[in-house]
Amino acid sequence: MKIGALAQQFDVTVDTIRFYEKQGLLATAPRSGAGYRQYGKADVQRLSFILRAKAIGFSLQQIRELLAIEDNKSAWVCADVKDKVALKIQEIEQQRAELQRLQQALQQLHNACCGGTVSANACSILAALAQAEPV
Amino acid sequence: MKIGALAQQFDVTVDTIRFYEKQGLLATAPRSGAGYRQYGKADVQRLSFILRAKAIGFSLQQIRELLAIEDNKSAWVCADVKDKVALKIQEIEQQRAELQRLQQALQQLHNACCGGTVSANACSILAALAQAEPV
DNA sequence: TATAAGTCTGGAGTCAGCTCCAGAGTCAAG
DNA sequence: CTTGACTCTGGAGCTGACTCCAGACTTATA
Repeated sequence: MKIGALAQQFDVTVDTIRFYEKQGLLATAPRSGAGYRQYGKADVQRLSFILRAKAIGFSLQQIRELLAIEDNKSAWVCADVKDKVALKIQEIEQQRAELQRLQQALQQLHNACCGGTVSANACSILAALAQAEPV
Repeated sequence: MKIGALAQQFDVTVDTIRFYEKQGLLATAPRSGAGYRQYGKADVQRLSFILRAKAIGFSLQQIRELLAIEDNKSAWVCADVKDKVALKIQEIEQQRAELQRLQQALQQLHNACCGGTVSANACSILAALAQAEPV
């Protein structure tokens, strides 16, 4: 299987695959006589792993760590993996809390504004932003 | 008021202020005899505007647009400003929804994993990630 | 007066995660 | 046999929002 076929199977570009190889996420693929990368079942599975992990929010660095476990499963225990997931959940919870904070602040501004066709000279939103005290 | 004082007042670096000037968010400051930037009340207010907007999630590009309104208020109406805020709220709601999706997926993995001190060989999380079908 | 702290410039570097490029070689279809 | 699609490499470029640098100058402090 050549790089293009693998890319197509997962709907990524060949550049992405080569990039993952450079990053050490995918193994250095063996080459055909002409120097083309050749992929097999294991590579399909590994790319799948990477993309699934990415799809649920893991960064490439975090995926690298998960792969390190995957590559040497017997040296790790379930709790190790579960902890990584828990940590990620925490990370995302924090991001959600931050976004909620932003949204609430925006909603306040939004509620306070008349939103009419009156000149923005007296717009409460602009007034709130222009307060000269440090945030 | 020199750049350092302004920076200190808002707890940003002088580099950030110069960066905002380069980006056209802050006006080109008038210079002292020695070539030092000199800031006044209006600059304090403008930097405040920028940082407040940033603190509630606006990007520099979006802030540029808000400042364009602020700089020519009478050419705009309240609805224009309110719309920009509404759009930003939408944007953030989308991000929140995406994060929720991620968190749910992670939580499922987390719940399914025994989390014990048993070897990761049979870890359900790793198994789920390694499924070889395209995501 | 000497030293430290602040300011100036233009431009390069940082992070993540790709994306694109030229120029050369390889392979499949008609 | 030719055309077009595919692959290779190393390296540059992209986004956003800074951050850092050298080397020169200015100002404040002791």
